[in-house]
Parts: sequence; C-alpha cells; structure tokens
Amino acid sequence: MSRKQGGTPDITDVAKAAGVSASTVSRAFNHPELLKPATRKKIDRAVQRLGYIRNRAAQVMHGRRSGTVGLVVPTIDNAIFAEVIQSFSQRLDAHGFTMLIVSHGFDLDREYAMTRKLLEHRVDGLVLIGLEHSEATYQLIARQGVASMALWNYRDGAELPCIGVDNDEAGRMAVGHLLGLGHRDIGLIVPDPTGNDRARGRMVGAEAALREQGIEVPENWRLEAPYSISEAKRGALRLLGQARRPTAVLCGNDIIAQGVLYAAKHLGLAVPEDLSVMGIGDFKGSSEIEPSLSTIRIPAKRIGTLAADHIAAAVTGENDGSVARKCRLRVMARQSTGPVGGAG
Amino acid sequence: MSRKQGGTPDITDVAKAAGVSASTVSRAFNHPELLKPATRKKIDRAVQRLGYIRNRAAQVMHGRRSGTVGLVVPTIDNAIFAEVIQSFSQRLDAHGFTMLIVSHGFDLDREYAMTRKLLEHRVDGLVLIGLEHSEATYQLIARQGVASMALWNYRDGAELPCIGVDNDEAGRMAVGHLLGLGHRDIGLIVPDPTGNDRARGRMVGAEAALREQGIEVPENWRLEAPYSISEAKRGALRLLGQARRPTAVLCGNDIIAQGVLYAAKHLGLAVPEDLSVMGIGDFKGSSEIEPSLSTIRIPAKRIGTLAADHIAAAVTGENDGSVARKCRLRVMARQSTGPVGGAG
DNA sequence: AATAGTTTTGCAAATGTTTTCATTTTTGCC
DNA sequence: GGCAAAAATGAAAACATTTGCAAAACTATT
Repeated sequence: MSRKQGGTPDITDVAKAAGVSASTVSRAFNHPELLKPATRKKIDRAVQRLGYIRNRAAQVMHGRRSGTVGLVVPTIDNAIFAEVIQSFSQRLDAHGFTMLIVSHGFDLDREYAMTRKLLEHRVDGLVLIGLEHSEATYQLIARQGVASMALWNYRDGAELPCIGVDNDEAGRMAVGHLLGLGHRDIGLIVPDPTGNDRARGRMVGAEAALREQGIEVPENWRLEAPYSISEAKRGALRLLGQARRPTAVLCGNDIIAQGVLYAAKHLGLAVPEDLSVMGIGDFKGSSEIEPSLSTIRIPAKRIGTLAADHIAAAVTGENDGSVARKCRLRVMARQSTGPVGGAG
Repeated sequence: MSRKQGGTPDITDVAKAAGVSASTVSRAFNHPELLKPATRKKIDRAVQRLGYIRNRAAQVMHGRRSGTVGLVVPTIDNAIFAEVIQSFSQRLDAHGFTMLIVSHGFDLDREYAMTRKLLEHRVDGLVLIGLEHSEATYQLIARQGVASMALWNYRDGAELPCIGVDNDEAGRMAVGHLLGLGHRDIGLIVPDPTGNDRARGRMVGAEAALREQGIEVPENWRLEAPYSISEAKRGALRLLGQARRPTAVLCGNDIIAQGVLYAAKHLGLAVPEDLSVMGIGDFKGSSEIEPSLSTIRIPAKRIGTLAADHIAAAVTGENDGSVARKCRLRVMARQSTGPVGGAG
C-alpha cells in the first residue's frame, strides 16, 4: 500500500531503484537477452518491490502494437454469440492479445459509433459479426487501414475478409431436411431480419428452397419472433393453436425452436409425431433438450478459433489479411423431426 | 482511401489542414466552448476530410482516463455470466466507458495474469467476479490503487467493495423450499467448488440447512458436475438410476438442473410427482422450460447494472468507491418441485 | 482613435515508453 | 598489463496529446 510520491511508479522510478537507466529497464522487458544477468536480477527486484506495471499507452505511442483486438457484436447475451466470443477470446489470448468487446444491440448506427470508439483505443485488429454494416462503418474501416474481418457470415466476394457460414445455405438445408421427411405444410418463425443478415440469409434460403418445390407458406404460418424463448413460445402457441396447423415448423435459430418445443408440449402436441421442429445453429444444449432438437450445426467454436488465428496473423503481418473461408454446415437430425404423419 | 504520407492522421495533420495550431484542435474536442464557432467549423471539416480519429493512448499518457473498465470473468460462455456481462457492458457504455473483458477459465493464477494485463492497459476501473481471488491478485489491486470491486457475491466485511448476492443464503433458501414441501431424501449436484466461491457458498449453505434438520445426504446422492447440460444429464442418469433415489435433487445452478430435468424425462420419471428438481440462478429460459424450473432468482441484470453505475461513479470520483450491497434473492416456486410423494 | 478588457489562439513543456547511436565496461588474447 | 573486440549501458529524440501561460485579436468604451 506504500505509494511513493505520485501515483503508479513508472519506468524511471524502477531505473532509479535499480541503479540503472530507464533504457536498461525498457530493455529488460523487451530484449532481456541484451542484459547482463546480474542487471536483469537487480531490475526484477526493483520491479517487484515497486509493483511496477508497464504502461501500454506509452508503448502504443511508440508505434508498438496495443495488443488489443476489438470485437463488435450485436449482443453478448445470446447462447450462440457467447460461445463464439468465448472461443475467440480464448484463442486471441493465446496469441497474446486482449479482447475489447462492444455490443450495439442490432443497431447499425450504434455499431458505427462503437467501431469508432474501438479505433480510438487503437485496436490492432477489428472483428465484426456478419457482413451487413452501414456504409459509414465500411468506409471507416477501409480508411483507417486497420486489420479487420467479419465473422459468422461467409459470402462470395464479401467486402471484408470473412470466416463463417453461408446462411442462405443453412436455410436451404433446413428446408431440405423437412422436405426429405415428406413435409409440405411448413411454418416459419424467424427473427426480425433488419440489420441482421444472418437471419435474413436463412429466411431467404429457406423460402427459395420452398418455392422451388412449389410450396407456399401461408401468411398465418409465418411469424417474427425476437431472440427469446418465452416470446417464441408465446408466438408459437398462437400459430399452433390455429384450426389448421403445419406439420413442421422451421425456426430461424435454436432459441426460437426451443420456444416452439415448449409450446408444443404445452398444447399437448407430440413431437415429432404431431409436429416436427427444426432449428438452426446447434447451440449448446440443443442436443440435450428432450426431445433433442434437429438443427443445422454452425461450428461456433471453430469459427471463433479460426477468426482469432486469422486476425492475429493479419496483425503481426504473418498473412496479408485476406481470407474468405466457408465453414461447413451439417444437418443434425435428432428427435424433434420425423416423417410427416408420424409414421415410423 | 487516400492515405497521405504516414499512417493515420494525427492532430497536427488536422491542425495544418484547418490552418490552426494543434492546441486549438485539441481544445475543439475537449473544451469546444472555448473556440470561436467559425474555428470549430473549420476544424470539424478538416477532421471529416482527413478521417481523423483521436488517439486515446496519447490522452492516457497525459493522465487522462483511458475510458476503459476491465471485467475479469471465469468464462463468458455461460448463460448467467453472459446476462450479467451484457447488462454491465451496456450500462457502462451509457456512462461513456468501454469494457475490456478477459476470462480465466476458473483458474486463479490465470486470473492474476489477466488482471495484470488489464492494469497494463491502464483500465480506469477493475471488476472481478466473486470474492475468492489469489493473495497476489488482492495485493496487486490494493497496491495499484485502481478503482475496483467484486460483483456477483456479497459478503459481510468483504475485502473488496461488492454488489451481489449471498450464496450461502441461496443454498439455504433452496433447501428451505424443498424442506417445506416435505422432502427429506435430497440429492445434491454441484459444480467443483475450488476457486469458485459462488458454488462453494451455495453448497455450504445448503448442507448447513440440511444438517440443522438432521438430514444427512448419503455419499452416493452427491455429485459434482461441470457447467454443462450434457454432463449434468449424464451424471444425473447415474444418480437417479440407483435402486434407492432421492425424492428431490438440489442443483448448484440452473444449467445442472436442466440436465437433471432431461435425465428424469429420459428415465421416465415424472417431475415433480416422482422427483422434484431445484435450481439456483433463474437463468433466461428457466421459466420457459417444461416443466418450468423452480429455482432461486439471482438478479443478474440488476447486479450488472448496479455494478456499472458504481464503478463509473468510483472512477469519476462521484463516490468514494466503497460499497457493499446485498441484492435480494427470491424463491421462484415453479412446476419442477412439488410435495413429496407427488400428492397435490 | 486609443485604451482597457475580454475572447481566442499559439507556444512549449510534460506525459512514459522505445530505440538509435554513442559511450563505457568487460573479455580475451598476446 | 595493455589492446582490440565485444558486450552492456546510457543519453536523447521521438511518439500524440493536453494544458498553463502568454500573446494576439477582437469589443466596447471613452
């Protein structure tokens, strides 16, 4: 607790305490091999004694890297993002970087503001979720020339280096699974697609796949639901409570699917005999729920890890920063979907 | 895309472009009221044109605040932390701060390293989860004199300012609820308590409450489970598959409880008739699951918000940084618990 | 039109570190 | 024991900003 004069000790305080110059202390941290072991020890002791902690801000001013990477997400409080954030952060850490995270609540203008903020902090790299961003955000990034990439979405010819999945394909695969089971009466519950290209892509893909089979989804079998089990459940209760109901419901993500599953249970509908429920995402827990949820697996952990590897390499100049990687999707056929009519 | 000579433009570039001095540009940002409107406009235009972004690092070097608050969590990928992180981050943002987040995977040594890292970045404030930290971490914080606090746990006479709940009490309340329903044969599934005072507190409280009623939990009704639905389910399958099984299971958190619920369903046990399941936490979704989960409500959102308010005020000197606030717990009696024997 | 006061702006120093270059110390060798 | 070479250290400049102080440019008043 013994604070000397000022606040935190700086490098010259350490130098004085160790009886060397500031340059030598700096070297002790950055090029220890240049020091005589005895000097190194003296400095180590002084650092210990004073409780000195290096000041990154001063290093940054020297053109050193800040050692931070900014991650811009719509929200943290979301099963799937939490998973990708965790794996990203962990791997980033292994590369020696710290994650600065900001969330914007699906608001593209706030996303711009947040990105700016990150840039003020001179992050070495910048990672955004998805490929839909305001023009201003794109310009900001391009102009600033910071290593950057998008994660979660993949698209041919994307404006940013990206590692993720093709959401259109995810929607198509989900539909394909249901069609394969003989379903033609399919309901659709999806999140609000504005400013959310993940959701929109899935929806577009699903609808295209349906249309190709000449299947039309009646308006009263379509629903928009937020990312919330309870709201999805509520909506599904309405949808499934109608006189004529679909034999299968395709959900924009697993959270919505969970809500539908609970709604079905609440209404006494047997899954999958009376109703098939299909999710997208394969969140943690989707395989454990009863009945286990059929869904399209998005490899969140893998995406996070790959993204961290890529951005770290881009920052350190080990690669040129360009990448466009499409991660594989997989149909996870589980218990919540079955052949239409409940036959075996 | 037109980058002049060097990299990003700095304040003198802006000054030159606007035909004023660097100090004036600085003032345009920090004390705009001191400038002549015309000058301000000239500067604004130059900033626009050059795409200038202020450099926080340089400001920090001047004793300015960094505008960041560090949050040290065991993991992000966890329903309950995700919720508290989101609310904390959001509120922090409203106060004009950015959140730097690091996770340590329940490893107290890594926690120390991460905290140091945060301090290198000169965070204005430091927030840790829980009150169990290594001696080194405590010393580090005390010595560095940075505004800091613990969140999630509350304890009388804690070493750090804290806003959270009393986990011991949570354990007791959960037991109380089960006892009130007549249960005497109670199983216990809890997370590994090492380095996790949340889990330990709950366990200690629960066991104390049981002991006071002369109830002993046999060894084979005790189980340790990680934070994972699937692992909890697997463990619960074993525990509930025994010849003699408890009438109620108390779980260290809602995730474990979810696993138990699924295990029960898998085994054909009716909840709550054959088995009562009690959680702790009240995560998002716990009220929607079927049957809805009885649990102890921990107000995660509120804790996050209060903590953000507190640390922001502590940093700006609006309060003295001390606080010890116990948030109220609530028993959420839902469908997963019922009177022993299944009587109505 | 000159003066006093007020408003606006610029100069220069300071912040904590890294790095280049120069200097000092050590080592090895005769 | 002295010399050259090598190793270790120090001095000073540079980084991008803020701010106290001083100078300059206005305004209003006589």
